[in-house]
Amino acid sequence: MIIDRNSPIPKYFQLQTWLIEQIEMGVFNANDKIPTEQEFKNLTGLARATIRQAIQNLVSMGYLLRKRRLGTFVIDQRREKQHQTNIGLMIPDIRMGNAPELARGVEDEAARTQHSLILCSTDDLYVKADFHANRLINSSISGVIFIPTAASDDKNYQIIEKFMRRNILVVLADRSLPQIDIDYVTTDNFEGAYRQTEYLIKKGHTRIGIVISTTFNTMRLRLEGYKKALADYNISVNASIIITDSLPYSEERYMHYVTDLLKQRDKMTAIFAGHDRIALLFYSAAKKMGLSIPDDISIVGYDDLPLMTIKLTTTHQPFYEMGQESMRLILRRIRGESGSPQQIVLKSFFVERSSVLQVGK
Amino acid sequence: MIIDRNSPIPKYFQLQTWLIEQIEMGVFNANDKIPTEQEFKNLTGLARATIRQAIQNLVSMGYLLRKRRLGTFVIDQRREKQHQTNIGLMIPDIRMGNAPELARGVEDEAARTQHSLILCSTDDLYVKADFHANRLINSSISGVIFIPTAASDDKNYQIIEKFMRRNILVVLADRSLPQIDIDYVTTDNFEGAYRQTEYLIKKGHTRIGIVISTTFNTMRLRLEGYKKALADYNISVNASIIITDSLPYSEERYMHYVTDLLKQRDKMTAIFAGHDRIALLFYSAAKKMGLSIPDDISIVGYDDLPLMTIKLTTTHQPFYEMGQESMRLILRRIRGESGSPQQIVLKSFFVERSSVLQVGK
DNA sequence: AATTTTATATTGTATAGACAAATATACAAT
DNA sequence: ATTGTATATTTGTCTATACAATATAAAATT
Repeated sequence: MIIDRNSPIPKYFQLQTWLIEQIEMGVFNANDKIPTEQEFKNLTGLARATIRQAIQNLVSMGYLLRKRRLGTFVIDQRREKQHQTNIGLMIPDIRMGNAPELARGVEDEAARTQHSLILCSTDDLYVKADFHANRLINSSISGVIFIPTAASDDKNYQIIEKFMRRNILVVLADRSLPQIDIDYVTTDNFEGAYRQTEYLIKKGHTRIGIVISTTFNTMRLRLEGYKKALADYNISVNASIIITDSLPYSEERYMHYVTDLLKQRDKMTAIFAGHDRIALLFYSAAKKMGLSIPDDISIVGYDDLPLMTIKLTTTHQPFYEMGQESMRLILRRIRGESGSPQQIVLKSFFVERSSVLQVGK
Repeated sequence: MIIDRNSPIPKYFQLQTWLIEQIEMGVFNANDKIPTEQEFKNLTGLARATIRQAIQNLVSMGYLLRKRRLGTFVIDQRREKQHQTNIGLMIPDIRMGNAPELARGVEDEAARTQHSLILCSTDDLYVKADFHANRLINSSISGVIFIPTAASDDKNYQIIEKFMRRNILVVLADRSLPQIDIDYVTTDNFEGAYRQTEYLIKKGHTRIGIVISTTFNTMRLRLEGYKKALADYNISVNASIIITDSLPYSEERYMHYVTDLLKQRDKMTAIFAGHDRIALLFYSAAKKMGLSIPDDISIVGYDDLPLMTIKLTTTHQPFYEMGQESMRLILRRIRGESGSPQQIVLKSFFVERSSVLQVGK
């Protein structure tokens, strides 16, 4: 029985709740015709006005659509969801590195499909990410592109779950997380680093230092690529010229590493800088120490920041495309494409400029 | 009489329309109590259920609030608007120059007050700005921070009017427009350029070239500042070393200007580059021509892009603060602060590095 | 002075019934 | 083949009535 006549809960409300349940449980599906008022009258014994009250409420709540003479129909909620046109982008800092490239990729792809991009900078902090997540949830977004913060994996999972519990689609960009099966888009950091190290080896370098952070798996993969290339060419790894750091990047700290490494430059002929900003520190430090790049030491970077005046050999990561692909992935999910989580790995490409010297031969 | 009993328009609908009119005309103001159902019954002669139907509709439309025993009240629409928490930012390109700084300033200020920032890149084109404007209007924003495009003033007015017609607040940032009295935030481009030119003069330079675009009034003001400084120090202006261009910036075209000017370097000892990107072109071109900065020629830029390795003397514009101030201005307007349009001019500051040589003496 | 009760105004819930409007369908007329 | 007409069905509009729930204010009680 639908209606409990002894309950203190209003009858129209009982009927209304029952109807929502049926719709959400899929008993009444999208576009199904629900019983007519007369049928409900026979079914529940309520007055027609009471039944109308319940149905009217659901109409103004967006569950139902009434058509004269034809009946009352369930509205396709999924289709309605498509009309939510906001997408969140949670990025460490829009001012940092290639963040603007990525944001623009997302934005262009979003605009093409009439979606708006809400920008949130997390500063790589869990608290800020959580704060923004709550705000985004309130402004009813249909999906979010999330670049995990520098906080623990657990904290990042918490953020992701918060969205998922509310049926907000999540795509990770750039950085992925272990032990979570979710859509993500990244670049081939391992391959890129391998290719770049191989290039140094082919240029005659065998003693190659590296300075890299291990905060994110993207960075760890670069380190792995570097090690694998050395191993494949039977070059033994010298732990004293591998400098890693698990803390978030800071210019001062890395300036120390860079200077230290340059002081031991008899140990090596080339250096793999974990990213272009570290490479730039090498340029600054080298200048101070009266060294020339590439004559005294060869440097490669990673990221391909737009540096204009410095001819740094590096690997270009397609951040604009990463933004595009992330957005496209979300759009496919919004359109209802199901299937197991997708991992999209974009090709980066090596950019040879003039920061590496041919040695030997 | 409120209700026309002979009209084919439903009576509940007549009452409903009448009520909306009264509210919008201010007969019933925010928080006013409207007549009770009983009073309406006496007033209109309709059945209570009919009156209820009209009122109920207005409740679900967000006009009215009912309180048991107390009556029915008009909802404060302005207050409701405050709960619209989206702000648009229409910027030429998030990847360009200091756009990320500005965006972050807006974002931080927005987040503090629980507002979300919707990012729109216009590429300085009217069509894209119009496209985004339409989208923003649909996603019901309460305000927009607009950086006028490179299109004609008229076209920019059209965009602004589109927002204003819909009671969406508009604040211009960085660039202002002539003949329109509207809130805007900018920096002291005239003063900044004057200060910088004065610095060159005090360093002993009298023959000072300039390469600058005249697309935006910010740039024109810099040109004015430069001219005023020369005039104040009784230095006659040499038109052949003033290169202006009214088209949007393009690297190739400006590379030509830069190279041309360097070829005539016997005519001058210093150059004012309209912005840092132009200054960088001077570095590139000088390198190619075997010239050294500042030994062969002194350069000053404008903007203070984060260049890391190049020690360019320039003027720093507080873009982050510009974003903050723009957002604060919108917030004050949202909160209902009226009064004539405000023009906020932020102080920029001169940054002396080492791209200028002392000459003479 | 503080607390409890009571009265009362107002919206909330519910029923019963009547007629109107719209529209899909079938059928008839042209 | 098109147009018009009738019919049944379903939602839409409207009236009349009754009692419930609730919050305020006034009154009564402690």
